[in-house]
Amino acid sequence: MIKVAIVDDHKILAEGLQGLIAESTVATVVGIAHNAMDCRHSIGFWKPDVLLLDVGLPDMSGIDLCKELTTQFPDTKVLALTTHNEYTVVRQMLDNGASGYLVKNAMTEEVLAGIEAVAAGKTFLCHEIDLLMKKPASKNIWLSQRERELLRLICEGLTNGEIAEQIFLSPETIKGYRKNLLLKLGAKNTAVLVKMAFEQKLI
Amino acid sequence: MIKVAIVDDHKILAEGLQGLIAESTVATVVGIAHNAMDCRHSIGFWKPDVLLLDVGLPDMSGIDLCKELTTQFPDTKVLALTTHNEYTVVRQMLDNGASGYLVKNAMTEEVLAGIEAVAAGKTFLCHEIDLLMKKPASKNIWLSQRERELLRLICEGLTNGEIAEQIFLSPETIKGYRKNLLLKLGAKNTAVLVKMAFEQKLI
DNA sequence: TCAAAAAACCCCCTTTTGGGGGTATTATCG
DNA sequence: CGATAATACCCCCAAAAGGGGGTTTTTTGA
Repeated sequence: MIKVAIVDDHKILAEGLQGLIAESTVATVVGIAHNAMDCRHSIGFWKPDVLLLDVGLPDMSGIDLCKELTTQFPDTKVLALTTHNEYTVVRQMLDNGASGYLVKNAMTEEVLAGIEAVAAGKTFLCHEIDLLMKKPASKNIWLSQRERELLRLICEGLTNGEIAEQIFLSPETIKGYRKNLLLKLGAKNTAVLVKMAFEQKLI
Repeated sequence: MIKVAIVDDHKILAEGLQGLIAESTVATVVGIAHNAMDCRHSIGFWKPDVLLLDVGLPDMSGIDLCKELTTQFPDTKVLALTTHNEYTVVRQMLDNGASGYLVKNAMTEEVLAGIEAVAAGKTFLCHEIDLLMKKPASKNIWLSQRERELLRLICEGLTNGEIAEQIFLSPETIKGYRKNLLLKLGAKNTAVLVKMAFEQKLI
């Protein structure tokens, strides 16, 4: 029997999942947490084989929590369960050690299939995400660390001069990054840049 | 027994809700739809007293669907059930005829309380939303139709000149609206304007 | 180990935005 | 009936962004 723990602040969903898994014969729910802190405190007792992890937790980013947990508890496989179907989010979760990725509007069957797959050491992507990750790289935007940082500061409304001051670079350098971001994302101007940052969760 | 229908594309959540309601003695689930079209086709047969309606449907905005349904089926009370806790979304739902509003991370007890309340003709807001709506008006931003339209076009990356062409107004007028939006939202520049539009779901 | 990507820097010039000041007309609501 | 909000319009000038062209060094992956 696969031991599963659930971390999701949507209590109704967590209860629904628990029922779903309890009815199946492949897995059993050993714990539920509604935020990152509770999860951190309890995971040592639960010792789950699979952790169903939401990305949008109230107290911290599921992306960062995933990295922390897969490092500290390498025996627990993380299966992301989120509403986000953006390339950047999926890639960051997988880079941070997640073994699988489910979107919340996936079929209920996919949840159990995912649990079994990651428990067996495989990686599992639900259908929608599988298609997303297979798209030609040209369509899926990936920014470097620095570019992401610049984009974050641009979204905050800082001018080139202000950004330069804050991160100790020349305003000309910032201008260069800005131009490159416009080019890379195919954005016409700052407004579109910010729009894309939000729509594609680039920041 | 209150007849409840559920419209939500998160199938796991819908199943969880169904179980929750079925276990209670106050209500019974008469139908489930995963998108707006299915809901439209079935609601006439279901004739539910209460419709649990998600705002983020795949095929159309729950805000628009709410208006349509409350006009066509005034006997069915709409209880919004969403992840959004933004003033603009809540206000638009209530303006469009919703009788209540629940956020998805609300306690499961609130779901049943909400169903009973709206079925009895009362309005029901979950705790978090109740607090939000009671905040001083100064903190909750509300834009006029025109301002919302302008903001939408600004987010698309159109310049004042382009917007003027598109909606047949003088570029100077557009400039005036833009300045007013910056003032009204307390935004420093276009980047912040776009950020706020997304964060507060103003568009 | 070698090519690519990332990171940092620079100049010129045009377009767009932002900040300041306004005005007038038409709803709409108490 | 009168205040308030929404809509639409105008000028001046400074600041910032955008478009074009570049260079160098370091890091990293195949």
